Amino acid sequence: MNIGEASNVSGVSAKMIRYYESIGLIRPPLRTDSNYRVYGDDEVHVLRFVKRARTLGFSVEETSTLLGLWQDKSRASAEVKDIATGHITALETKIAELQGMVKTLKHLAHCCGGDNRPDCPILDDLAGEPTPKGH
Amino acid sequence: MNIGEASNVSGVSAKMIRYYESIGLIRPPLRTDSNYRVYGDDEVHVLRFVKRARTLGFSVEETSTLLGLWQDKSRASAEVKDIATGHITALETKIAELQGMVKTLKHLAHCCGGDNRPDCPILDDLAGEPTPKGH
DNA sequence: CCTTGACCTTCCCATCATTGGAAGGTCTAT
DNA sequence: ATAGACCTTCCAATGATGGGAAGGTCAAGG
Repeated sequence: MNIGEASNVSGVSAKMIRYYESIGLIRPPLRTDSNYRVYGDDEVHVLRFVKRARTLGFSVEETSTLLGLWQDKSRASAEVKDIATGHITALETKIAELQGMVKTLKHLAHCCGGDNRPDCPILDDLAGEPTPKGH
Repeated sequence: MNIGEASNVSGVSAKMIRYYESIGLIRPPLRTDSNYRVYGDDEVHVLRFVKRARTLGFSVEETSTLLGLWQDKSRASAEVKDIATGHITALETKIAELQGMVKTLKHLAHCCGGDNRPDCPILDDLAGEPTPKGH
C-alpha cells in the first residue's frame, strides 16, 4: 500500500511517516519503480506501535527505545518497566505543576469581580502587588 | 541598569529579555552611547509581570494582552477574568489528558512483572495486542 | 597605559514534533 | 489526452528557549 493508505490505517500522518523515517525511528520501506513508498502489514504494525506510544506521551526518543525492545525477542521486561515508570513520574510532576497554576489562577479569578470596574486582583497579582484578603 | 542586572532582579534571562523586545512584547529600552540597553524600575516591573504570567502558564500572546490591559487604566476586569478562566479550562483539559496517560501507564506497569522474562504487557499494549486480565 | 575579565552587542543555529506549501512526477479513470 | 488525486523532495514556520561565535565596552589593578 502507498503512504496515504498506511497513514489512514495507522493514524500517523504521511508527513510524520516520512519524518520518522528521516530521523531513523522507522526503517525506510521498499519503493516502487516510480519511487513510491510501499508499506505492508508489518510496517503498519510498527506505525501503530509508534502512534500508541506517542499518544501515551512517550517522546520519540523513548519510543525508539521501546520499539527496539519490542523487536528484540530476548529483551527483559525490566527495562521497559523502568522507562514506563520514569515516564509516569515525569507526567505526575508535570500534572502537579499545572495543578499549582490552576489553583493560583482559580484563587485570583475568584477574587476578581469580572465586572466593568478597572479593579482587577488578577492583574494586581501579576504586577506583584500582594492580593489582600487571602480568602 | 544593564540587561544583566535587570535579568537578575526580574528573573527573566537576558536572552529572553532581548527576545521579548524583538517580538514586540516589551518596548525597546533606552540605550547608552555605547549601545547598551538601560532599564529602570518601570521596565523591571514589566519584566516581573511577564515573568509571573509566564510562570502561571500564560502564553506570550496572552501575556501580551494581559500586559496591555494592565497598562490600560480604564480597562474592565471582565476581559482579564475571561482570559484567566479560559486559561484555567485549557490547563484542566491538559491535566485530564495527562492523567489519562498516567492511568493507562500505571495499569500497564502494574501488569508488568519488570523481571528478566521477555514477557511484557506494556509492549504488548503498545503493539496493539489486548492486555488480558484487565485487573 | 595596558591588560584582564566580565559584561554587552548582533547574528545564526539547535531544540521538539508537527504542519504547510511549492514544484514537480505518477497513477487512474474518463 | 486530460483531470485530479496521489506521490516525491525540499524548505520554512511554529513557540519558547538555550548555545555560541565574533566583536565592542567597561572597570579594576599592575
